[in-house]
Amino acid sequence: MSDTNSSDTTRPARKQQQRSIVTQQKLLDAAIEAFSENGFKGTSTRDIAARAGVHHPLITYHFKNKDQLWRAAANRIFGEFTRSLLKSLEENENKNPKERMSVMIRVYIHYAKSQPALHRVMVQEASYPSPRLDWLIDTHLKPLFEASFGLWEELQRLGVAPPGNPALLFNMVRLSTGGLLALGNELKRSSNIDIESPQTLDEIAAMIVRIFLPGDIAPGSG
Amino acid sequence: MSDTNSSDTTRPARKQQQRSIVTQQKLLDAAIEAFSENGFKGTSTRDIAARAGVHHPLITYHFKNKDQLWRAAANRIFGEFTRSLLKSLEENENKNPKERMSVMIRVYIHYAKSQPALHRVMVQEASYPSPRLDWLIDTHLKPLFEASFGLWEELQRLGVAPPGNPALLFNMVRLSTGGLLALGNELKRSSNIDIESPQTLDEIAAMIVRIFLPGDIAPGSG
DNA sequence: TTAAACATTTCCAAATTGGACCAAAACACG
DNA sequence: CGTGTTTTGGTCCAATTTGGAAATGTTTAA
Repeated sequence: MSDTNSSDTTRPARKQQQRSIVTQQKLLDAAIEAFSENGFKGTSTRDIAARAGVHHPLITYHFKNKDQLWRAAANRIFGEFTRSLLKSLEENENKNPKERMSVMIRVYIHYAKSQPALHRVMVQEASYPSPRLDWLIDTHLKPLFEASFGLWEELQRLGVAPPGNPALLFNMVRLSTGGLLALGNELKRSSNIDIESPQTLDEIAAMIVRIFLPGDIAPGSG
Repeated sequence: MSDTNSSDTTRPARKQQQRSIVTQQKLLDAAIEAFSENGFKGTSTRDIAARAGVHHPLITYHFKNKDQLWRAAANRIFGEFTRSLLKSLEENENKNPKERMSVMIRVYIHYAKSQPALHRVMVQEASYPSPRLDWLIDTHLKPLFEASFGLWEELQRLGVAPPGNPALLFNMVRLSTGGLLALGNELKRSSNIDIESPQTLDEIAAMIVRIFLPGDIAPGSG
């Protein structure tokens, strides 16, 4: 399902109206928020509609049902996320591997800050097997991960990243970063960490790089 | 609220029956599972009773209401967790700081493996402010965290742990470890990581230590 | 203008919610 | 043993929530 809900075989006689796009965006934003807070089962379509400030039958109209709405919402956050990562990779093709990964880490931190639902939804969905989890892994996670493993392996070969299973390494980075930004409410009170402050974000980025990419790169290896 | 539901001012005339204890344990186990999967709002007491194989009015009888049941369940997982950490600290008083922390990390991994709900519930509850989150932080998290910060600071002074905000450091370890073991369902399919295998757990422990405690300790510093 | 796209309103039947109630059963304790 | 308390089983309830259908308006593209 794409954002436009054009699942029919026949193309529409008229193009989609602007207000319809706005409604769908509002519903998607609300769905992301609600699903990340209460999980799939714990979220009602009426709650989503209320958060979006929209009448609940519009969900049926635009997304057919709760499951399709969930997928559209997942497409939105993971699509944006993947796009911003790929863009950062393109823009730094010429840099050396350590710099490329450092930029990716910074991009990840900023995306996770603006969209902590990314991490929350993963933890939610991974807590028990479901067709949604399988779909999420196949559609969004695997492609993204397989693109990253290579860079981590290269960084290990260069002695920049610590040795060990690169998949574990990658997931540790992913989980500590995503976790820090998903647990903002807790960290402020439990550890006096304020993820709202830009300095904190910089500090997190610097520490992740220092810890997970401790080695220096030989000149001319880019 | 303790497990025994003895919240009255007068002590009970008779001791609690064995079957009652069993029922409470079954309900607590089921509650932990259900709450960690679907969150507080997304879980019904009937679902918990069904998972426990128990008639749902027994929840009212033993725990008064859903909120008290949640707290009793949280007390159970966090109590066990804290006890196992403190025990490991006691048993290694004589060892040097790096070894003490390494043992704690291993204990954490094994607890998180046996009780992944610990991490899931935190992510769940931290997704929006609630009296439960405040209670959880004050009752269980803060004491535990404050006990750990000191050791991390010492490890940084000794040059064993990387520099930077020790609270951030500590939380990164906590989140990457807890996250890996809470996302078992996902990691198997997305990254070919099998957290069921004991070797994987050993590998995780070794990597966490290598990454977060890269320095060596001077002889005689214990 | 007019038909399609979109939104509002109302309605429904079914299921689920947390919890009250009381009689029966199991048990601790004298 | 018997006895009174604890625990459980079974039933009931009133309120709310659920996803969705249907009919009626309103806006907009062409």
